Amino acid sequence: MADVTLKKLAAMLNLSIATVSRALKNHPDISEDTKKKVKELAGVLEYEPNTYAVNLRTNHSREFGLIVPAISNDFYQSFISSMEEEARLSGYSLIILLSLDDPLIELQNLKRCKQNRMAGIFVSITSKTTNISSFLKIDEEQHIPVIFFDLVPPFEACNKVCVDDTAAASIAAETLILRKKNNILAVFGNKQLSITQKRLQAFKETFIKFSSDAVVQYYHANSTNEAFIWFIEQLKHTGKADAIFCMSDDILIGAMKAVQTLRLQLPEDIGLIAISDGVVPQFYHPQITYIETSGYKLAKMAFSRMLACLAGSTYVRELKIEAVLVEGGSI
Amino acid sequence: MADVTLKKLAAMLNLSIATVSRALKNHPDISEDTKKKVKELAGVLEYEPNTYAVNLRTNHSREFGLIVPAISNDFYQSFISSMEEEARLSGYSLIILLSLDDPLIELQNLKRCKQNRMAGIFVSITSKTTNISSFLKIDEEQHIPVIFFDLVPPFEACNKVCVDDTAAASIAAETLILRKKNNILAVFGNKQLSITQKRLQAFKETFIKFSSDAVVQYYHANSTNEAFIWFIEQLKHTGKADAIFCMSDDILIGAMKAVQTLRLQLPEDIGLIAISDGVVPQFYHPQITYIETSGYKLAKMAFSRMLACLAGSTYVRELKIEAVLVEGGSI
DNA sequence: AAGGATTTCGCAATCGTTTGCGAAAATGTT
DNA sequence: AACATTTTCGCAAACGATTGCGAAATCCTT
Repeated sequence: MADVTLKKLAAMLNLSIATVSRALKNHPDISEDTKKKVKELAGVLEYEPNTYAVNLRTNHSREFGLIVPAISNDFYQSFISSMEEEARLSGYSLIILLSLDDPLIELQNLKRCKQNRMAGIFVSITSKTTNISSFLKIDEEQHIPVIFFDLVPPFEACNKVCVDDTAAASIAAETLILRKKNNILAVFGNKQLSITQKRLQAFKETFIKFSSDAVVQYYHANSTNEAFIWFIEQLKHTGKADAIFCMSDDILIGAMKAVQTLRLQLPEDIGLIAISDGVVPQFYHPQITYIETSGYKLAKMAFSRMLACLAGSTYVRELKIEAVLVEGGSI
Repeated sequence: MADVTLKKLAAMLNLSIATVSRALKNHPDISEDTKKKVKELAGVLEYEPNTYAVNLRTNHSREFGLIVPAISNDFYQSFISSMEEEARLSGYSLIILLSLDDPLIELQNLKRCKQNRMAGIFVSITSKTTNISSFLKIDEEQHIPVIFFDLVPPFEACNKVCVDDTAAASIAAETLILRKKNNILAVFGNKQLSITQKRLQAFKETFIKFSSDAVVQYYHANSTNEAFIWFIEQLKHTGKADAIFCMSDDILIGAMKAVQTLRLQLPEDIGLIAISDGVVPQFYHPQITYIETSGYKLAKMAFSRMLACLAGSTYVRELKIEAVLVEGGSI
């Protein structure tokens, strides 16, 4: 069956294109009688409006752009899955664009979003993105809402949705203090990221606040392997560490590999607590105790914020989802 | 800056829209002189063609649809990352659509691909998809190439790109036989999937072929947790199993959790070999020995097959990527 | 029955681009 | 100088849908 257009339907029904168009969208001007006829024929012929024509005419699409550094971790996966579902249910599509943690590609992707007149853009910036003016420009000049999530720029006034990094790190620190851990290996991610800075600061402050006399060794690892190597080094010689804190899944995986390599048992030989989306902690026995940063919830929140923006909300907001402790048996 | 259109450029240059359009795409009819002028102004004003107008006119887009059951495993992740890169470099976008392993959603997504006049469609079908006629119909009637990958329909004549399941399972079995394993726990995935059937068959046949007298216990698990529970049950009481085979990452994770729970050591207490994309095996110590099924390579192959189809190749082909053994220390 | 009010529909312009075809201008040929 | 060729460009019709506005057609008043 060749493409069915309004024109063809109109010709077959001896109606004008305008009438057919209106009938299909229940315009009050059209009588119930002709509405029924039109819809019937449209149904039989499986008429589907040409998206391009609609978009050209209305000058906007039903697509959201989603720019992320990668999809290789469970947080993004749950975020994307959840977001995709929300979008689908609202009649939108999700265009996922990977920046591969490269600001240049990120910019290319942004340009593509602009070219395609996306209805809105969700973006988790790369670790090297320093200038977000192009994002803000699109928001203001093209009136395409831009919502930053997870990895958000630190200072600028813009719509942000992220996990409560401060609370998450504080909870982790409090838990460690409550469990009377005195010698802690705390590993954080890329120093450039504001997410890292926030977590590190909150973690440190919590220890100061409770004037804990615990010894904490801090380290920054940019990959699973970096974390693994450092943990091996720390755990091999000195047996004094009694707890590990991992800021992310990547680091957690490295930590656990080191633990296995040295044949340590959790929680007897050493305790472990992490910040995670919750998938990786289930890979191990005992299950890892972690503070949840739900991509699922974040997606819901980001999406509803997007809808609000599309509905006309102009002021910017910085939303946070709460952090909760999920007890495993690792500490 | 409001939207720049051909019309505006034409007005500013005292040229016709047609000339401006042609100048921008180096049409031989246009003199070098005016070409230069046009391009210069277009550059300054940051003219960008309206995608919708172009697509409406030409009746096709520069987008590929990618329909997958989920993105929650490393295979899809590497596949998608790789595919996204290929697409970007060729000036295409990738629209990722999740079917959540639901044939109904899968159909909705397919419809959306059709509506959006996608240039082509990549699809990895759900475990419950029995009827692929709508896919074939789109391929034939709308002339949108459909390429099945990874989870492909078993019999139909269509373009398929998948890993060499038979070879992968055979290699696994051969390795087990060479290592003189005599009591093997072999866990496979969803019985409905042709990928499962192929791997199971090849696995069994290899054991028969080498007339190994090993005892193999087969099981089908539909999730990590199902695998975990079964492994616990098998390994707890009887200590006789000397090797484990896992058909996929999901199962591997369940197996390793069971191994950890029972505090078994690899490879001393028990050997383990899996089929995997290669990410999960690195999570553990010792690293898991696995037969690689590279999403990366698969994406490259699927993409070039797509380009061939777009270039006019009509006959269907069934492509395979080879399976290679990657030695870890788990067996 | 005649006028006004209401329902029901079509005309035509518009979105921004592409492209076949023909016309004007420039150039070449004798 | 007259004609044939080539270069350079514009006209206008698409692509398929949306929508303001006006015109028939139907209905309701008194």
